[in-house]
Amino acid sequence: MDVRDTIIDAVRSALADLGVDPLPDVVQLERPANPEHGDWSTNVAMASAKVAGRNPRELGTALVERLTAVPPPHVVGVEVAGPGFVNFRLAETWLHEVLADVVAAGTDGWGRLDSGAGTRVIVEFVSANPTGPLHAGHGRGACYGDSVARLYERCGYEVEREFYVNDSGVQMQKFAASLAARAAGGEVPEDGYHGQYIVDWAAEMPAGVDPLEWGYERALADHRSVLESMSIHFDSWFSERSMISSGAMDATLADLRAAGAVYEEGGAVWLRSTDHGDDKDRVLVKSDGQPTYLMPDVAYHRDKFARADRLVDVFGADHHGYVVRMHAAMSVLGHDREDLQIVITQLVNLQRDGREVRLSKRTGEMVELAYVVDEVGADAARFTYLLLSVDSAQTFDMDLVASQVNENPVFYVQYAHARIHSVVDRAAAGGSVRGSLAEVDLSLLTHPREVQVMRSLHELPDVVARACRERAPHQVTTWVRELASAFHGFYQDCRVVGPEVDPATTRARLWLVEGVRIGLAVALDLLGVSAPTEMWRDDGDGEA
RNA sequence: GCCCUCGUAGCUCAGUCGGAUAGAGCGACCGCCUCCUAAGCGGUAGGCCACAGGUUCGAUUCCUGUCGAGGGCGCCA
Repeated sequence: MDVRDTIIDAVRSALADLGVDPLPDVVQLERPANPEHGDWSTNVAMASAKVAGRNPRELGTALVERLTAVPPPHVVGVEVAGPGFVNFRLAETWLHEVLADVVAAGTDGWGRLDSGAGTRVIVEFVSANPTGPLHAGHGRGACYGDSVARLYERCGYEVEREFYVNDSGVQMQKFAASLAARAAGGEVPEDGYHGQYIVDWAAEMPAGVDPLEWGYERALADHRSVLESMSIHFDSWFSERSMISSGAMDATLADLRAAGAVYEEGGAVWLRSTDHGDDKDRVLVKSDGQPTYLMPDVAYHRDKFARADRLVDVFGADHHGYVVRMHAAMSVLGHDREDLQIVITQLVNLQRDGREVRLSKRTGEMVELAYVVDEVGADAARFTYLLLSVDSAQTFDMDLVASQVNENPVFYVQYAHARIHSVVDRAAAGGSVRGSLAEVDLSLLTHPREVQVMRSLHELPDVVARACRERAPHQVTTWVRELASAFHGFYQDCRVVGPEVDPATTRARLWLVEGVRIGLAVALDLLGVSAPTEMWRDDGDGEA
């Protein structure tokens, strides 16, 4: 049982003893920013003051008396402070227990949760049109979606990664026409695609093939290959065409009609989305009998709900208008709003050679994702894409990510992992092994640097839980940078192996190092970034 | 005009269901390798949390409004 739970239980029963009724639903226990405020702190005296009919300080004082009389395990001090906070100071023994838990759980178990309990979730992301290569902007959604999927898996969900292939629209026709025009040596139509890749692909295209089908395969091959190079693997590529042939759209329309959410006007079929917060109703089938883009998308989401309990859609900022109408449609079909999570990732502004590059397939200038990965490496690309909250626009500076290693946090974190392997190897070479956990004396770990490392390790399960709940993998990025920082500090001040280090201390520190290795490995895996066992700086002088 | 996101240190950004003295990296300045990888560590300087109200014991956080930045608003996809 985690210390936090034992403290919360103790607070609860103390409140009950003091006649507080009803007891608060939750007893908040948080880590104070200021070390003087102890290891843990609760605001329960302030929160329950009204119910208890006494002032917060007084209630806090009463709690302190109770808790001091019978302190929970590891607790060595309880004080009331400020407006009524109750602060707990713990002996370092609790962190030694945490470390033992970490290494016992290992990379497979530490920070693994079962909150998902087998709930099936489909994470849909990227879903770029098969009309050209993925560009740098797609990279963000790709890394984000995959990392969210990894978080869900870590939390016990049954996850499917899905790419929706928009393979039956007008855009495909334009793409094919552009390819055909180029292949025939002519100019691309005004409303076609003008990127350099059209020229390149047209040159590749064999004579006599259907440009639409050939271009389609060519684009998909590009998508697959660059995604694979970033360790992003989709479980399914869902074709829009397949829905047309399966009759899914007719069935969906029938369901919407049965729910009374559809009407006809001006020869078109409308969805009454205004009943669900939209500012205007939306056309599902045009007056010429053709479906709008919304129609297959609704049918697609209906199909996904037949296969999963919960959906996550990851879209770029330019699709945010889509959110309300899709929620409206799913609501008509009887799904809870909570079960469809639509995440909008803000734009990526790519910077190269000190200037901004617009990311638009139609205007022609674009930077392919494959180029970015080639230039900066898959690890640096992924880590950089996952550095920020997707709610913030991101400026991705290619030159910075590729060359200025000092400023690049991915190396800082990976270097910590490499250093660990170096230490362990060095220890083994000198005959030092950490031995069995049962025989090691972890209570030797009392240096402030060691304590900081253990505190950081303790946070991982909370970080995973929150990052998953909020679909915010950047919180993992933030945490792993902190763990790396704690480790580098420890490494600086606490020598692990050497003649001047007591063997028992070496053993304890080797276990601490193992704990850090586990933390780094788990977090980097959630981010899809590799954990190298060695890294050597390239000074450019040929010497390693 | 309406909708979405953002506004925190010189720059790039974190900031837990609302908590106590708001953090990190980079940049600037000053230090630390005879020693497990210096892609490292320590220190100094740097803040009206855009602005104005509201909610309350308490607001960077929640609500309203204003200003500013980016994106989106079609029987296009």
